[in-house]
Amino acid sequence: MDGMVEENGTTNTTNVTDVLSSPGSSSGATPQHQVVTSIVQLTLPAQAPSAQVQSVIQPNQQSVIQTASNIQSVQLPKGNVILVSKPNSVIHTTTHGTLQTLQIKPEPNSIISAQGQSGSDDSGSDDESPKRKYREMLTRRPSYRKILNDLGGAEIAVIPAGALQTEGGLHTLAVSGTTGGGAIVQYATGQDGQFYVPGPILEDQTRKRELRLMKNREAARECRRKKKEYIKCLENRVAVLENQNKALIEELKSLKELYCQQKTE
DNA sequence: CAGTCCAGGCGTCAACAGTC
DNA sequence: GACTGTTGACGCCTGGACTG
Repeated sequence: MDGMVEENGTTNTTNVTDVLSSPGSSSGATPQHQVVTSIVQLTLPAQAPSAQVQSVIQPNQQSVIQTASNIQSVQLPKGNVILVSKPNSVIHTTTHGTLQTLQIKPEPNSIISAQGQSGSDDSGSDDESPKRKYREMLTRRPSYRKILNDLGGAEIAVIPAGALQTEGGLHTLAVSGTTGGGAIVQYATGQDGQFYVPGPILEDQTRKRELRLMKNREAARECRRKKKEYIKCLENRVAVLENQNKALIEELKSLKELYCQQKTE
């Protein structure tokens, strides 16, 4: 998860709840054809009355996030994440199209839990497609996310000491135990407790994602080209072997005839 | 001619393997 | 353990063939 979060100042004893979206939500869509939405909730830590906010994130598209109490909406750049705002605000984050729910609580022994969430996604029903199920059964072991979903959610991990570091006003939280990958969450807090994601970081993440997509696009093209080449190669080989087989059958046939002929003489 | 079907191609995601 | 490349799977689009 390459998300970012906001928080209002409390640091080292922060609890985070990380909820993942269903995997089907983003699979296979080209940005211009399908909109994938994510819902993110954040409970702010501290004494401040915890506030929850929901936002809708559309990967690869400009997204708008609004606080629960309606007030602000923030335009998000393509690709990543997030948001900010007042005590009643919130957050965001998405990993390559999947969504995350982050929850921060002020208890001492930090706990991160993760669980699947699919209700927010209008394309999530794809997961129920018999075709997809059949294929997964045939060719793939279940993903860790699916396993988590099947278990009803939750994976608990303790944030190790030092996972949250602050430098120059920028907080970096290493979050693990979610999809097997983990994530680095970076955010900053302004005066009056508002959170924000520094522009350069956002730009950097967006740039990295686009670079990765571009490389993968080209890799996919090359992969298909090689696959076609390989298949053509196999087809040629089949043709050659069929000819050889035919020739050998003919040879055998004529030898048999010759043998019978000599035998009768 | 409009509607349907099908094959082929593309972009993306996710899993996995290899490398450093 | 993080990164990167490869590739299976999926959904979508497009163009051509077929049909009523």
